Amino acid sequence: MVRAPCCEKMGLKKGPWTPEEDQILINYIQLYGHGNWRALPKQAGLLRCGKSCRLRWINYLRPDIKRGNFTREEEDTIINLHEMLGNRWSAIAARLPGRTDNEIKNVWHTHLKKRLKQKQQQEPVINNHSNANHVTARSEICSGASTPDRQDSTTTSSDMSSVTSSAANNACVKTEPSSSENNHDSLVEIDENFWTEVLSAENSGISIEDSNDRFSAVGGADPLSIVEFQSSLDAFRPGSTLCDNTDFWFNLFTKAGDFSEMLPEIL
DNA sequence: AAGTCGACCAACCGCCTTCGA
DNA sequence: TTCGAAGGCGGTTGGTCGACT
Repeated sequence: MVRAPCCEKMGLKKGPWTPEEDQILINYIQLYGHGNWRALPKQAGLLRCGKSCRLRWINYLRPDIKRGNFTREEEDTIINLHEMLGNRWSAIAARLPGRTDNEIKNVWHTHLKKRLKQKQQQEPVINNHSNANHVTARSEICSGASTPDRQDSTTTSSDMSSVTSSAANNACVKTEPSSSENNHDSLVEIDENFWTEVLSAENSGISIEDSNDRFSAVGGADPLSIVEFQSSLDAFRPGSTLCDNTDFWFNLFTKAGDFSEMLPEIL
């Protein structure tokens, strides 16, 4: 069964938004919110489809949008997160306040991909022995992930959000300030709240289920796929407080079955 | 001055997931 | 359990603008 288009094309406007349309959308959302995007344009008096309104609001009109060029720190963060997450622009955007997935995607394709390529050409030896090694090891460990982009189509954005939210809702992944070009330090470190939460969850009887290859961790949190879970952990270098509680992680991974080989890598 | 090309970015498209009836 | 509606996401397109010839 072929799905109907998101909006009837008849009579609906496409293309760039005018300032008037923007103002109508802003006024409406400020007054009534955006509970139902589909119904919004009709109620607001806009000749646009709901999707278009949503996109315009999310990417341009939202009050907390940060406009302007990306800082070097933001670009480094994107590069690091992209190495970790692949083309999951919304997951990357979630870690860059005020930036949208669309904007990040654009900046990646226009600037960062080029920059990374140049860097790799300039430093092939260094890359082979530092970051590249790390990436390779990570890719090999992610046995289920065959392609760098969209590692598995079954993984959803909610999975990704659970990377940060399941073990600890306030876990904060951040990049260290890059102090050197050989970016040993550009790998992520984690907010210590993350481990505090994880450890307290363990002490209070964390529930780990490996059915369907998913962990259900810390009551009420979204399930987390093994690959995602591994990805999130693998981003954290040895030396963090993770190492203080190896038994917990060992149990977690051995229960899952497939990850014993990566324990030396993580621990 | 006119034409061409590439960079940039806003917006669209189609697919997937989630949710509720 | 099934199905359709809606939301969300990543890939792609197309218009605009500036640099260059």
